Amino acid sequence: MPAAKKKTTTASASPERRRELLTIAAEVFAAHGYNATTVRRIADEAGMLAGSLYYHFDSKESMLDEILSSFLTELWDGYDAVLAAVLGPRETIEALVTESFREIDRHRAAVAIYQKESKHLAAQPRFGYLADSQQKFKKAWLGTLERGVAGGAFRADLDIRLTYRFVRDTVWVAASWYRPGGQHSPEEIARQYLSMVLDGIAVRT
Amino acid sequence: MPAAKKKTTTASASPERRRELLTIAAEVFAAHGYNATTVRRIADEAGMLAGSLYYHFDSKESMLDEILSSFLTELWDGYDAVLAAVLGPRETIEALVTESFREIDRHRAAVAIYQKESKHLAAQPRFGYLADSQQKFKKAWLGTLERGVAGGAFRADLDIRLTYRFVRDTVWVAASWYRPGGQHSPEEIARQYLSMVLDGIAVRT
Amino acid sequence: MPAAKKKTTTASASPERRRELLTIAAEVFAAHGYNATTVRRIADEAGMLAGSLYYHFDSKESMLDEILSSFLTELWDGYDAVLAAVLGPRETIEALVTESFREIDRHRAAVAIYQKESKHLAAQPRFGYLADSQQKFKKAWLGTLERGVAGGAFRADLDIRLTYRFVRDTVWVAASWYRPGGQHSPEEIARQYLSMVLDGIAVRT
Amino acid sequence: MPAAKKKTTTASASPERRRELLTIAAEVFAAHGYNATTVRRIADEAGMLAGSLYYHFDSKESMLDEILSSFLTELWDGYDAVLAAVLGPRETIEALVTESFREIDRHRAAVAIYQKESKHLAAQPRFGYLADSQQKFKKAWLGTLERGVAGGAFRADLDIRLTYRFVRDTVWVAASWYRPGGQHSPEEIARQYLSMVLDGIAVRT
DNA sequence: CATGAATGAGAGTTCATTCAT
DNA sequence: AATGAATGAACTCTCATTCAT
Repeated sequence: MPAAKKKTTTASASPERRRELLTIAAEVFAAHGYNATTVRRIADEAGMLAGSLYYHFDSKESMLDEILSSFLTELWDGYDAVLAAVLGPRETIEALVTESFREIDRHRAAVAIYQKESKHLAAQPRFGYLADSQQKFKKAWLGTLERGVAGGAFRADLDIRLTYRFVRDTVWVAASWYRPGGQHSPEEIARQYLSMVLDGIAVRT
Repeated sequence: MPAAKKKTTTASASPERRRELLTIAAEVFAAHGYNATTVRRIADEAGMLAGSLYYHFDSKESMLDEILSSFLTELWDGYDAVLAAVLGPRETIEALVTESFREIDRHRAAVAIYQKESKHLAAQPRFGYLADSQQKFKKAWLGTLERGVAGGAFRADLDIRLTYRFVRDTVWVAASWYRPGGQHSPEEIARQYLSMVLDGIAVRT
Repeated sequence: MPAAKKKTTTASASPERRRELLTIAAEVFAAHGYNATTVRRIADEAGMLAGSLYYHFDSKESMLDEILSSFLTELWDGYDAVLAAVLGPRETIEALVTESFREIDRHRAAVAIYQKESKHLAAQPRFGYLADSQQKFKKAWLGTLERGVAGGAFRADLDIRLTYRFVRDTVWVAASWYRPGGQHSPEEIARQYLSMVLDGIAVRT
Repeated sequence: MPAAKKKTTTASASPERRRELLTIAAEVFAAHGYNATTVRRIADEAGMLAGSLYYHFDSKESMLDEILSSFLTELWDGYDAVLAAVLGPRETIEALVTESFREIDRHRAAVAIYQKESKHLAAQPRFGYLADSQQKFKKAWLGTLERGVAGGAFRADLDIRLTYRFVRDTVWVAASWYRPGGQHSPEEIARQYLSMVLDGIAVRT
């Protein structure tokens, strides 16, 4: 008997099928929005009946939960590695942005869902970890930006909170148009994005 | 005059009350998402019963329609004025961005709704004008960026389509956190945003 | 203070306007059915707003009531005159049928409504007079048919109740296709109908 | 076989249950009228909740549709057989009438619904087949009557269109009072009806 | 007399969820 | 593992009716 007191009802069976179903669900959630997605639609896409999903999952919400939490877990694995390396501020930003685009590449659907739904989900206790993550995220970025300003790497005349918001949003919004397997690799997109954010789009005079 | 007057599609009634109700509806749509918003909730917020809304509007969807279309109408009034002035590429970008933040200031809720819902709404015939607008929008921005690159105002080493997407998204995503009456005026936010996008956040070496 | 304890609220004003409105209402009821007819529709047709009808009438139901009861009153004026004349059975049938088609000519809409709705209305206490009328109607017709059979005017080999039903229904169903001012006068239709019912459509051999 | 199977428009499920539910629905529609019948009422009668009906049917309207169309299909099976036999005019009329009463016996509720609702339903595209059927019906009857007049079987002094209407209506109106399992078999009713229509109710002089 | 705005009950419908098989 | 059938709550919308103006 493991430590977790989760219902073992749904925990059974091949984790592979779960993965498949979650991938399908994530895709549909991303395409149509969580609320607008019916459980029937997911089941259709998976070639089963709506009720059958409940053999695998407790509820529609728990699918969403699993999609988002496993995405965030992976994301923070990457971020924590970057932050633990204690690079210079510019290099940290570069590494975080690159990591982010890699994550978008891997979890496009989850990121798109996160983008659209996290705001109102964060209020629910079940999704408290979304707020926690955002907090941690903010701390990491703001800290790095501050270090950069203090060290003379970043401009001091910009409002640091505005800068944070702009940088944060542009990175993640990319999930709404990014298509894996397209022309640009995530690293290439990161490079271009960083070039723009760090050095601007105007020609230097 | 016994001639029958056709239904004006509930367009009658005092336009002031309509405005009030639409403002309330937009706020609720923006806060919770269109789908997750019940007509009852809007009515509650307006101090009336759900059914009473149907004296003023045909449907929940027509409220959304009116919110989005009147926002876009105003937006394009501003944009068209800027584009008609035929400024230099950098000045055009500056004017468009400033205009956009002003619009966010005036129609925060509508912009937030647009941000979240336009993608899947654009598929419906009724909301075809969303796709049209996006098309026009893209043309204006891409054209200006191309002019800027050709004229030496903007860097030629950046992928112009990626640049367009980044610029476009960051501007509008601001609607998700912007609060009118806050510390920064829309013009101030535009200034900072432009400074960042045009000249970068890194200190020039 | 008169004997009736009716609300005098709606009893006011020009009876002519009431007539007009009732004529309109009857037409719409007949065309679309009582249940499917909205009070708004009637008001539209009358060039006023739905609420305004309630100055003239207590309720939608009371319009229906007035339409049906005033039709039945007129109908029985005619029938009672015929029955009081104590004609022979064949002549009585002829007179009743002719009277009926005249009534259809005068009150087409009311008859059509009666045809469609009387069956389930008769169960409601308010419309008890519909059942009463039907009873009286049945008695008059069955009595005449019996007299005719006894006296040798009508065939004895037919089931008298079936005959009654057929005769009754065919007369009134005419209201569903009859258009006043058409090719045939009510008297002409009555003549043809009687010829058919009394003598059959087959050529005598 | 991973190929997606399109919605069969709820046409799945055991056809038996569908039949049962449609029989119940038809009964309630016939008794109270389509509009006045609530989906909840049908569900009650079927011992289930209103929402559960939607597992079997798309909508209230589609129940009506199925009731009427399957009735008409059967009806025309019978009629077409009669017409294909190319009998004499009198015999054709006799066969059509008999067939009609048999159909009333089998589908009393459907016929009653048809009688009450077909007129305004026929205007809707979905129920266009009602108008088609009526057209075919009219052609068959009028043609037979004309043949009969030409061949000397039917009286030439009657207006053939009026005759058609009378005959048509009386047959079908029977559905409003007919109770299966009563004193008279459909064939007996047909016989009496034909005797009346063909030879009249008056004694021959 | 009529309007404009609202009420409130109830309608048809949707959908996450359950559960015996 | 999955199906088929049902539940029950909630939703959007309709409509007869009311009433202050």
